[in-house]
Amino acid sequence: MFKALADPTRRKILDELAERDGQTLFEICSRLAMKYQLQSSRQAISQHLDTLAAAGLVSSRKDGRYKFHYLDTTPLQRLTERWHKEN
Amino acid sequence: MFKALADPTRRKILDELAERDGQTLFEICSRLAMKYQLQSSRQAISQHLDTLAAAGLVSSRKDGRYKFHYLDTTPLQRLTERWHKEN
DNA sequence: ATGATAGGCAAGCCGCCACTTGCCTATCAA
DNA sequence: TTGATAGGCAAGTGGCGGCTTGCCTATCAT
Repeated sequence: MFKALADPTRRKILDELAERDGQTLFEICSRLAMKYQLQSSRQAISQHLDTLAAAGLVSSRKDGRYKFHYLDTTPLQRLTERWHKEN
Repeated sequence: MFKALADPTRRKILDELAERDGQTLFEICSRLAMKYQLQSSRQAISQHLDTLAAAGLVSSRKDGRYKFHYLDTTPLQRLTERWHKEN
């Protein structure tokens, strides 16, 4: 999961899903292009979504020809607890 | 900072400093070798510490020929707040 | 003074990762 | 049914990151 968070484009995808959950691949692509002027290809974003899904940060639901992506922040909870100082 | 957390060896270094703060480079090397059987060279750990310092996760204090390294978890606080769901 | 200890600097190698490219399948509207 | 839309699969490429290698400086003990 740490490696999933290491890429700035993937973090922007999480930002986008945090702002508006349940977007499709094309929605994410166009909104990233709008906001951040990054012209990442559809395949690039798709692969990023695969990585985020493998990390458990994004889940998806398929409906017809659309596939909606949802943010899941529960893996981030454990992240904070790891290096807490005991003092 | 995310890239600093992406490497498993660097995360083990943070684990080590969380358990015993203020270690020198050689202490970290030997203890990592002990616990995790990873025979990373001194230079490798040194470069990892540089990365962690650049991310603001580790600070250091020099005293004589020793250089002590300290964990700083404050950058991790902001990490959690980023993708909280507002519902 | 000399060796041992603790660490730094810089160049080179290599594998992985992000991205592209090309083509394919599936669903929906006309 | 045909074209457009939404997405998937897989191979190839280039650059960056982790690590090594070699050599150097600084501090301390004897």
